Amino acid sequence: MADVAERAKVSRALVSLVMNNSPQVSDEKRRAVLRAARELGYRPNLVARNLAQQRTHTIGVLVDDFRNPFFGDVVDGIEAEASEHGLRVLILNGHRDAWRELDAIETFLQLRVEGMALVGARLGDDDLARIGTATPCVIVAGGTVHPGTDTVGTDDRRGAELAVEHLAALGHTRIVHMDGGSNASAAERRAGYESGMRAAGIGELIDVRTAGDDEADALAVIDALLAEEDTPTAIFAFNDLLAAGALNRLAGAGMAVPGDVSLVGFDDTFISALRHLSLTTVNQPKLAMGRLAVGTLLQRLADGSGEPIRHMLKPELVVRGTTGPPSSAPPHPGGPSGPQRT
Amino acid sequence: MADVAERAKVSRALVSLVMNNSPQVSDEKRRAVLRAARELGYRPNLVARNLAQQRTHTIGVLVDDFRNPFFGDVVDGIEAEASEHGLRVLILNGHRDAWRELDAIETFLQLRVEGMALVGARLGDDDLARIGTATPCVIVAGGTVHPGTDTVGTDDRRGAELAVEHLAALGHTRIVHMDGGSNASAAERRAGYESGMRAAGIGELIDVRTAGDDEADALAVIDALLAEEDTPTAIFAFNDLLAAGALNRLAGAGMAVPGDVSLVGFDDTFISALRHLSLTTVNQPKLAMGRLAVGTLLQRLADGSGEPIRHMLKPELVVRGTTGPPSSAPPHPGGPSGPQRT
DNA sequence: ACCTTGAATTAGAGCGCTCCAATGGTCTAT
DNA sequence: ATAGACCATTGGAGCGCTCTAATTCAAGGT
Repeated sequence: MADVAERAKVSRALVSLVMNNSPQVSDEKRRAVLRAARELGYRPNLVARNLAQQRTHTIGVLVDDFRNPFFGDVVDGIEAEASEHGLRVLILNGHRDAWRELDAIETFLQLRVEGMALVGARLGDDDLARIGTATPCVIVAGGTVHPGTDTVGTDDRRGAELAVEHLAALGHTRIVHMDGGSNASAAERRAGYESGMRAAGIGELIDVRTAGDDEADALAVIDALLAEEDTPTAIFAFNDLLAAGALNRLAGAGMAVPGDVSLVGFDDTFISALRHLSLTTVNQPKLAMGRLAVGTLLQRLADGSGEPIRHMLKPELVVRGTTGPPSSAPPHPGGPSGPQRT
Repeated sequence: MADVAERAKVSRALVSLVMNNSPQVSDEKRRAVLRAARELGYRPNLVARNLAQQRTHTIGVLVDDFRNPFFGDVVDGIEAEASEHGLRVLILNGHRDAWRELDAIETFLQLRVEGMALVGARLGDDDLARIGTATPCVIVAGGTVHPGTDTVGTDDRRGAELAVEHLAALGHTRIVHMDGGSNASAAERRAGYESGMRAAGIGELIDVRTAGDDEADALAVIDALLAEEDTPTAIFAFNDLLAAGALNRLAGAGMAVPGDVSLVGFDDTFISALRHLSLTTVNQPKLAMGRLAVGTLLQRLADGSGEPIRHMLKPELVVRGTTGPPSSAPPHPGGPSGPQRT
């Protein structure tokens, strides 16, 4: 920078002004500086600028799992909104592991990001509270509401209820839930499953199996389920990936879907739309969640304190080809016989 | 940091030594410093450290498209290798657009990353050459070999040949290639398709349709193909996503796969393994490519100059359920009649 | 001629850390 | 004792930028 200043015969400060295209600079000097910069191949050092400015214009995004397309969509939304507000986005991978997530967050903090979006993070409330005091922080798709923290999410409980309602309306009663294990949203969706079952008058048939959130997590659960004598007629999986894994295994075992078993996923990732899967699922407004996350961060940055901000978006059932009436009981033409919702 | 030093009754320099856990520090002082740091909630400022050290210990990873699971796997490999070598990984999204990629690279450069891995980047050789002089840079899955630049990739041409050989061996002759458009690997795979066709003695049937690399890109091409009178009996798609899109559309049009049309993808992403897709495809060693990318960067960092490093990995055909003999011509039991390879 | 105003420019003090060279100790060998 | 070696510790310059306050200069007002 000093070199540029010298070559353009101005002060270092003026170079700085030009580089930040301040309106206070005369056209003549501006051109001189820009030319000198070009000739010298000068490129401003963001590290130094960040230090001097005490600002990084950067937000950190912690993604629970790169391989899950759900997160890709959310991140797209985050990036779009962030870039519209002149913020850089730093992405780190949590690898579905609380310990590694904590590590990533520590990195963000040391890097002095101005805010963090934790997408699907699986952290305890105590950790979150501690982090929140250091830097604005929004939990995205984080399941339960965390005390004192801003959150953006889908109404997971309602989403799960939608899934169960749909299955019950088709005439299913023996509906198993493959649950999300340690995933952040697992508890809410499980609760929704349970309340949905009870609302449908089949609360005594509640049956939750611990699975996970990846394709592979489904395999053992399906195997176990098929080995039992009272095989369920419907499965509500924690997410699309898990449902896809279930589909894999069911097909491998010669079970027809939805002929023998109906299957519902969650997230409405592009996977579920592949016609050969054609997975009935519950949509989350992924892009909107991403944008809203940045919006929330911005608001918190501007405001400072104030009540926790909570955005709870509406899930939507997307009926595709993996759900149908159970084989043993033909569909009720006039709709379900029992009560459908609370 | 000054506060910590004061509280621990040592100099700022000593705090620095402790924070970098230098062995030169007595246990007594070390403990004192650590305690003071804890009590004050001190967290080293990486921005300042990076500036002072003139090093960032960071490599930039430019990903062409977050939604394509292929890249997720490569990034996993990069992260694994990088963290083993104490490097931080910064990820930016190219959004399948050369202009945005250039922008991301500029950001990396200003952030003073120590190296860059461009995964699937669609940049011209001139751009690459210019960037390469600024910072070590490796092209991953970048298709053709770029002069003077380190590259890690799969032998795309051979991969495409494998696909064509497989189809030809099944008895197909009317094999269409849905090409990758502006994607970096498109040209090589197209070339492999063409040489494969010629080697199979059906060079005159070469038929390339411009498509792209995303699911949606397949739709129009399939529609056009189905509208023609001489519908192909086999399609070799640029990648799995495209193949999945094609599968969607074919099924929608009532075409059986592989009954009416055989379909081959590329990349062997997890999508292709979903049993309901069960896509025949060409595997790229994605994780290995990621690790090798970092290895290459490290080597370049250590060495400085020297010949361009090129890693060309072997593709592998993965036969699944979307390929079979053409309906019009039963399979040749003894294998293909014509020549199969050069 | 003098003061005011305002715009364009600059000097220089940081930002929070690292690292070199220098300091003061202690320990060993003579 | 004394020099030398060796260790833990420290002062302070410097990393490349920003930003405040100060300075310069020209134009306009009285």
